[in-house]
Amino acid sequence: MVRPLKSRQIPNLQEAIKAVAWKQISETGAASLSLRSIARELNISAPAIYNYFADRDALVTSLMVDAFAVYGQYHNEVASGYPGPERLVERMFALARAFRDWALDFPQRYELLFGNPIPGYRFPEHEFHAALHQSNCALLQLIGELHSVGMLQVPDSMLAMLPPPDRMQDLPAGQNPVELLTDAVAVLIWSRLHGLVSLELAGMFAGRQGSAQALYEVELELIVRQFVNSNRMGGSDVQPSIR
Amino acid sequence: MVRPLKSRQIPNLQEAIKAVAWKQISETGAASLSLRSIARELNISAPAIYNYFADRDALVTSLMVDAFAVYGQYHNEVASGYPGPERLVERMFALARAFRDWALDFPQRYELLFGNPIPGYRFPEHEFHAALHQSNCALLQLIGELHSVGMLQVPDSMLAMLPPPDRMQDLPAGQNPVELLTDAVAVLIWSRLHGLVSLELAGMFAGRQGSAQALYEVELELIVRQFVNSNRMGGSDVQPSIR
DNA sequence: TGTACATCAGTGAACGCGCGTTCACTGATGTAC
DNA sequence: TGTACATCAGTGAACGCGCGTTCACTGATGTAC
Repeated sequence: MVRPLKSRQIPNLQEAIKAVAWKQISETGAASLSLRSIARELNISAPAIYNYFADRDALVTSLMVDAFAVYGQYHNEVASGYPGPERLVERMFALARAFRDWALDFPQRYELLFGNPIPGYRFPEHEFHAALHQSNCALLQLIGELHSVGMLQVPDSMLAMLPPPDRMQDLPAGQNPVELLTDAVAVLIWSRLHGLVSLELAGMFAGRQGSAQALYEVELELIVRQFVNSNRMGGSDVQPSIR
Repeated sequence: MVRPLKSRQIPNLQEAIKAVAWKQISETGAASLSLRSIARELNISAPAIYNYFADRDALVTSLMVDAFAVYGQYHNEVASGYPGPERLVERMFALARAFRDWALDFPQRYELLFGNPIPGYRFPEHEFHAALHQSNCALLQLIGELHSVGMLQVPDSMLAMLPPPDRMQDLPAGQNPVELLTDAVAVLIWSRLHGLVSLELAGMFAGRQGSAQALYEVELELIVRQFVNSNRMGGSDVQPSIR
């Protein structure tokens, strides 16, 4: 059911605006995104954009919501290549490598989602939770599965994050202790991946060529060693293959 | 030996410019730093700044060089509170907590040094190595000392980062295998701290109140467990005190 | 000691730029009678 | 079928803003004779 176009309406202008916005973000970074430069590239006037987005921030928000969705879907697709409980460690490696690959392929997008590159812009609060969950969904799922097959090794020190037994009802609504712990493990792993990747993107490993990837592989191996108890699965002992 | 002031010269204007620049960075972020707003706040004209800095980028570079020095010195001072080989684990905890404290106290400075908040600006290549080394000096020193007392546990997988024995001469000039490995451990630890801190600064833990600090403490404990072999020191078993 | 000159940190005006946003408009298309 | 009107996506001009940077200048101070 396609609605007929109005008078001089340009077909799919809303999508064209977003496409050009992404192009410019990729080329020169999210900081230099501007309505006027988008309009220039589209050969339309800048005010025309206001027919589709309330203001610049609304455009940015729309881009970010899309990006979170694409990002999450990409991770889900990667994860779906390693189904079942006997390939969980493989899936972990694949997800983590996909994480770095995506960041290196789309550094400006990565910055847009997880950095704060646009001065004066803030992603709206009420979109935030959903977006964040979407972006971490595959990893959360994986950790959850590891736990349910008994392969998740929760560090002792993490138990201190739980309320004392007599105050267990203080947990946020709808959360149980297991979720809180699997969540925490997922976030910790995420922060390790993000730490290496964001330093790499910031150019902090410039000079030592090649060491970024090698370090990343080391970290992956350490993560698995620290959080995964592979005995339960009959010692499948998946080797971390360095690509 | 103080040089006499020239005609209408304002005393210490160079330092005053930097001080106001830092004030504005703290208040509104490095992205909104501008020569004109600095001049406004100092009640001077904008071109006066050009007597002290060649252009805006030169000012930013000068600020960053100072900040790296202050940052490094702060870490060295923290480290110096835990001298000697019998307090290395304590020192590790203190340094790591100081790392997070500094970032939370001066988020905009942290972003300036380790993020990339100023569109179109790049820290000059030839300053970079020295600055980076300064900022990681205390941690590198600590890891080196851990190694020399036999407490450093280098993960097996990290040995793959070394050239094969018959090509050991391929190492960068002035580096030996031990340095390469202690360096790698230091960078890995740094990236873990940075990962948690930068996600926290980006607001990714908003909502789950208090969990940022708790997670950080968990991570510290895991880092020590993974890289420090405390047997050698007679099992001093320093407890990670949550402050 | 007095005069002519040099120095140079800070000034004020200006250049040219790009930005987000507003506003009255126009003109092709659709609709009602 | 023809005419009058409504719709509304896109236009062009304008507003007001802040920015980095340049340039000729000014005027208090220091210096040489």
